[in-house]
Amino acid sequence: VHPHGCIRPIADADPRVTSIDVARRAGVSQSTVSLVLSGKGRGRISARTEEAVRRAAEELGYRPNVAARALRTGAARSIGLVVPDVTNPVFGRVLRGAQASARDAGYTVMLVDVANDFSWQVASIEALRAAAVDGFLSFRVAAPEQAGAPVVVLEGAPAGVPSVIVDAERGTDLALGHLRERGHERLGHVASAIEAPTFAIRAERFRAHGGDERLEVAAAFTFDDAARAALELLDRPKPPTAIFCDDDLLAGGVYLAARERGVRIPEDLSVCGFDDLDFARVLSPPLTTIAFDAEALGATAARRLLTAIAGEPGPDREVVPVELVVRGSTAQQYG
Amino acid sequence: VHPHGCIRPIADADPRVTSIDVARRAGVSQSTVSLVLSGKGRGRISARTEEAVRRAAEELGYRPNVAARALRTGAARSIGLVVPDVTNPVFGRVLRGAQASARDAGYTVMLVDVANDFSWQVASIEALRAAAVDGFLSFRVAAPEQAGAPVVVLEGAPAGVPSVIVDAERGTDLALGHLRERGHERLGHVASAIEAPTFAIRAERFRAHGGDERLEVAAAFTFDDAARAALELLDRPKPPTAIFCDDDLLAGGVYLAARERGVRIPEDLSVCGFDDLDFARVLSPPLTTIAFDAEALGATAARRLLTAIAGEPGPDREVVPVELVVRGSTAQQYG
DNA sequence: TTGTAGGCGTTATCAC
DNA sequence: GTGATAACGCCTACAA
Repeated sequence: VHPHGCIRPIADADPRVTSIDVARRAGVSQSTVSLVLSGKGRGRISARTEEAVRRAAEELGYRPNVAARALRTGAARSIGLVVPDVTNPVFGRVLRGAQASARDAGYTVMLVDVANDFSWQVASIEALRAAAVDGFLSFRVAAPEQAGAPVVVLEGAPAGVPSVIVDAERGTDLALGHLRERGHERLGHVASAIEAPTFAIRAERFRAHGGDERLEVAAAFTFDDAARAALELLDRPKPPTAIFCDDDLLAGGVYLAARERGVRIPEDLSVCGFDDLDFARVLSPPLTTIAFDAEALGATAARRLLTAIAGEPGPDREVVPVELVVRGSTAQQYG
Repeated sequence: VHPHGCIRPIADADPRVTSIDVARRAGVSQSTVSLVLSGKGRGRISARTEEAVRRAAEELGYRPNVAARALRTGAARSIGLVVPDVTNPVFGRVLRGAQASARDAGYTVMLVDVANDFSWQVASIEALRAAAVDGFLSFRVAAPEQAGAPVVVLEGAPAGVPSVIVDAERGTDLALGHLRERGHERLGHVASAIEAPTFAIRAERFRAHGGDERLEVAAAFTFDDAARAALELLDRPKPPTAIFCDDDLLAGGVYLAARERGVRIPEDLSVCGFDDLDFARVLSPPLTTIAFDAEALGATAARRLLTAIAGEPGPDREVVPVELVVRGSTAQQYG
């Protein structure tokens, strides 16, 4: 840090100072520089030499060349993250968490967005593989054999691959329990059209709570498609009095549909979402939803991946807890 | 592509096939392999040899080692993108656009999220520099000298650095013109607390349209802080009849504040946002806002950066057009 | 038309 | 304690 408090500018540093330059300046050999800076000289290098090397490196603004290091060590110190949709704030938070874990360990994150087109997913992993990442964080799909590198799967739990999931089972139970407590018996479900274990669990729990399969509709992760699906539900001869949605985005679609049909939330229809996206609080009425710590999901997964890259053992499966956040979109149902 | 239509699995490919392996199998020298696969053998390599090399590479599942290539060529074929906040859908879209451009050119994108803490920005660029990216896409701040690599600035226009901006001037003019047309004279402005050229322009236009400086308040990019700022405005002795917000997120805060004070939108207060985030349509009433193509912003910037990396000339400054989207949050003001 | 050789900047194994 | 030296895998003169 610069005396003035800002990051020390290294503008004057030659863009390509090598360890040889440092060695020359410190009056030692290049291998000594490597030894000192990698910390592997502990106890073998004299304090005076070490000091000289460090100062020379500092003065020259030396930065090790990652390509050379990667070539030599076979590790790029970067991990790949494949997200279904960067546009969804949840994944932004996941990325942020993963990034924090990775940075702490000196790793960088390469992000690939699949734009909800899962046929790209395998190709994307290929792209990252080509970029020589040391491991992958991947949503739902494992594609592990072809990765040829450690993988941690998020929101899915294929056998033999470590995974981190949010507790969708408990989340769904909380949501539906809440709805039933408030007297709702005709439950609807706007489900994700994307097939994934986490959504399968929600559908399963929905039925376990007495949800009628005929009141389940699937929608893509857009407001418009969710609205279309919700309209189907609202236009039934006996529409549901409460709707559980696999995501707040889908719940937003239900709001759109309700507005279109003049159905009042929560007086005529209760709505419960999942994920607690920021905008849920701004909806009118504010959306009741299931919250979890998306950054923790990313951070946990990244940490797990780093242990796998290090060849250390770790848990097969970690679970991020959920919480019910009751807001204004769920009301008591009478009669 | 596999006969069955899916991506050909390369599971059985040895994770580290080198060009030497390919050469051995094809019965040629390693340099011939390099020549063929880089396409620089055009016309110099016989068709038979070329065919043999390509088949051998295919059969072995050969993938060039990027670290070695980067070391040799001095270019990593990757660009760095520093975004203020991955959690904001706008930046997700920008990233998506940038990614698409980069991928088309065979580049990968390294993303760093600064979590709206701009003191990190320089450090982040450092991190990317360490990761040996060939160039940077950076929001607002240039930090160009220390980059030591080409930079394209988004949403800012420092001298001497190519930049891509959205047409904030026209956007603000459209928004305020619309408000004035509807009879509003007491205009409020919930401005971004983050200092940036794009926001300076909006403030300048606000005043040019007769906006009163005393009806300007600044807020961080969160619903809560925007709500706090909006309350300040609503609690004035003579509150504004219409509020222009530097972002839809801030507009969301105005909705919260209005709800808290029992102020009806648009009857008592008109609100206009900026950015056309997805959730703007779901608000009640749907938010009038300024829209632009965020993916185009990212794609344009990435393309410009790639030309800069290639050492080719390009425009100093490109502008992404904006559009007014009138929805239900702005109404006629009588009297 | 193809092969040989040198080196990109590191790390790591040895000698000294 | 420190310094030669040999890879890592690829690209590219230049030689054949």
